[in-house]
Amino acid sequence: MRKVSESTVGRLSLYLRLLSELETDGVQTLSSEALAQRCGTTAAQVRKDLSLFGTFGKRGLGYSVAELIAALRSILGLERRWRVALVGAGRIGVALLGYQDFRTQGFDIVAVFDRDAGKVGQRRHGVLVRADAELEQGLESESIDIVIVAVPGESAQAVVDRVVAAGVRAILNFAPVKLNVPAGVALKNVNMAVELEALSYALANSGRRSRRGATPAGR
Amino acid sequence: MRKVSESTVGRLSLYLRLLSELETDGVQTLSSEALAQRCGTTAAQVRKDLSLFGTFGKRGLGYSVAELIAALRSILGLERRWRVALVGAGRIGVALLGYQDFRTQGFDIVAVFDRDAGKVGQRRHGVLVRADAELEQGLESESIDIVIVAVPGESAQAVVDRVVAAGVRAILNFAPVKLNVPAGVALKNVNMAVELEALSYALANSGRRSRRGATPAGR
DNA sequence: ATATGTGAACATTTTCACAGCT
DNA sequence: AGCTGTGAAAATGTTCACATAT
Repeated sequence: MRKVSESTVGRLSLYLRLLSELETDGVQTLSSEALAQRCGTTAAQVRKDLSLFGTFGKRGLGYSVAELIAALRSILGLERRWRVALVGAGRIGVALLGYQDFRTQGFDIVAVFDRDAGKVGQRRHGVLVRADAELEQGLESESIDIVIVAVPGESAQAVVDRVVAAGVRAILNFAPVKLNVPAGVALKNVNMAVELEALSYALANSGRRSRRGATPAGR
Repeated sequence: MRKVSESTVGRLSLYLRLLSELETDGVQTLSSEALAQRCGTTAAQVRKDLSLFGTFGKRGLGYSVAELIAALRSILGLERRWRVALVGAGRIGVALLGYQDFRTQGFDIVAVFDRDAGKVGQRRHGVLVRADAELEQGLESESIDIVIVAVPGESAQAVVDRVVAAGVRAILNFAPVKLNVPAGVALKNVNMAVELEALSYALANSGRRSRRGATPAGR
């Protein structure tokens, strides 16, 4: 199993979410075409994406919703739960903490760190805020798999360096800066400013537009 | 000027942010190589991206930081300010409201709408929360350019339909669902669950990995 | 009859490499 | 001498189209 692009992985997430909804609605079976339409892609794309990991459909019939969900969860590593730490208990950080959806998907925020002595020792959405100085020790003792960085841009690289040195291999960054991590560490960025600026670009350049349609339908 | 990919626009945002920092530090001039390194891309990529819009550098010398900033701001449509409305004053919505960074970049959240009667009439970070029923009227009277959707997944498509019908042509979606918009409307998604699942995938599949390095350095 | 899985065609994006300014 | 701007090449990602299975 090689050659899996980031866009494929992103789509798998989308497929999974869709399928979970359909399962709730009692749908049992589904074609690549039906799934594609609901995810804003093409049937061929769906089949290609899935074919990278095995063969999950039945010819002439389509995919079993339940089986495909199981397969996707396995591919995405969602059969286990992941232990997540949040660094930075500011506005965004706390909002994420309260975002119950993460928990539902298998991600438990079990530790929070902040530099502000006024917050340390308090609880946010039930989780104890620990001192920044306890970061390395806490990551270790809580067996953290993934760190969410929600500190101001200036502090982000320093936090990441410490987190990586402590052995964490997956980081989700909300700070609006480019972070450097060594090979072997997975880094994903959520940069709202970039998305807003893409909208600004689209608005400023509407009229004769660039690519095919005019709808950069995003993912 | 044709054929500008989403990834190019994303990188332009990054370049701009970097350049702004450098300008503050007093840097006057810079090569494509230097910019590339700080943005995690290549010099050729930087030059290609910029060349789609004109010629901004001086051969043998590099780019003037100030001039390139001006050019990028113009390209991205950031020479004006944009009027933004937030729909959904829940946790994420309010966190975004408080996120001063948007304002700095030229995006003013000037209206907030929520369905919860308990919130209507109150203020959040100084902005009055309006009733959901006033949505169309408010978008119009406040001359809203961009709408941020921060409502639960179930309500998101309905909100988008109303917003589009009201003439808004740019939407930033935080709800974890796939939204449909007609051609001519720009839609960007911020989906934290997708990013977390990409990390889960990376962790679950470390060892012999797919692509080149192991660092899907994200953007 | 229907819908998958996939090699081959196509399209897009990235990288290379170098001519041409300064 | 140094660094941009850009065609051409390489790599990557998407779509087509069809043989194959139920």
